[in-house]
Amino acid sequence: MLSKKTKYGLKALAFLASREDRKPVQIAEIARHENIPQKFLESILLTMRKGGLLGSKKGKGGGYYLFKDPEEIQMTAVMRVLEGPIAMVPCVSLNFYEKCDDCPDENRCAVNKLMIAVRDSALEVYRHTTLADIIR
Amino acid sequence: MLSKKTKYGLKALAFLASREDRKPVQIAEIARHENIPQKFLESILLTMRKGGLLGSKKGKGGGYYLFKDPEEIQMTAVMRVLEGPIAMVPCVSLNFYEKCDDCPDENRCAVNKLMIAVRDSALEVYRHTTLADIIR
DNA sequence: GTATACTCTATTAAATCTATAGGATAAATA
DNA sequence: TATTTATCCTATAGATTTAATAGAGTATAC
Repeated sequence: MLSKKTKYGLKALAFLASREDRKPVQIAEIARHENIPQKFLESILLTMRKGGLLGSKKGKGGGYYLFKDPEEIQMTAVMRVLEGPIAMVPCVSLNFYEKCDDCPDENRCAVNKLMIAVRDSALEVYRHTTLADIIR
Repeated sequence: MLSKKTKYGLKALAFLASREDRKPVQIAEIARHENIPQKFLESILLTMRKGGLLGSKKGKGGGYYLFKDPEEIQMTAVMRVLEGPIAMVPCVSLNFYEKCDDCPDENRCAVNKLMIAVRDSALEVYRHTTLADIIR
């Protein structure tokens, strides 16, 4: 299940991308427009900034803005920053690999086999979808 | 993230499928062989039986057995029984549809668009993968 | 009729997710 | 330089979900 964090984060990105200019937008405005609890959104935007998806500016006239053009923001990056690993089990994760402690041999593991296929199909979608694609 | 319930359930199915005959196998044997807490596995097997994936037999010589041949058991069915909806958000679920309360218009929702694509790619994998495919 | 093995309900412990509070910091500007 | 504005950061509370266990009930084989 997609977390609310990711859902809200995607909506915030889409909102920023849909705006004409790239001037900073305040948290309050995004929250209001997208029906997101402001304080929660605050922490989400922060992780996206730290994850390299957004830039920010403090003080009057400040806010958050897209670092790159929507066409250049892949869903792979967005999902990794917001939701974490794309793989459904750590033992098939490309960026967050971890061995299962209950499984003696990955190569003979049925779960492993299936989850590699699922991971690859999800990656295929995320890699070919940019922020620009989902706002139209 | 894949729940342990689903992971254990898949392993149990794979174990049953890998056996020569289709005689009932006891919970204790599956639990031992696959490193699964027995009581937990008990409840998982029960839901799989209720979900039409397994048959069971009580009393001496009893246990669980596959209802159909591994080639005929689609991952779509398995995942729905164990993990629930394949969609990551209820508003794009085929079998468990629910409207989002924070979203005024699905057709213009960026999350909706992306998650439909992800759902379809996962379905593509699950539909073309059977229990027989993942045990080899 | 007794041992066997699944069935069912209830409960607990741990982990994760969602949300909020409040003060710290940086920038603009008057 | 004082004030206002808006992000930054840490901590924490509450709710929900997941993982696991306990124990009594029920059907079957022999």
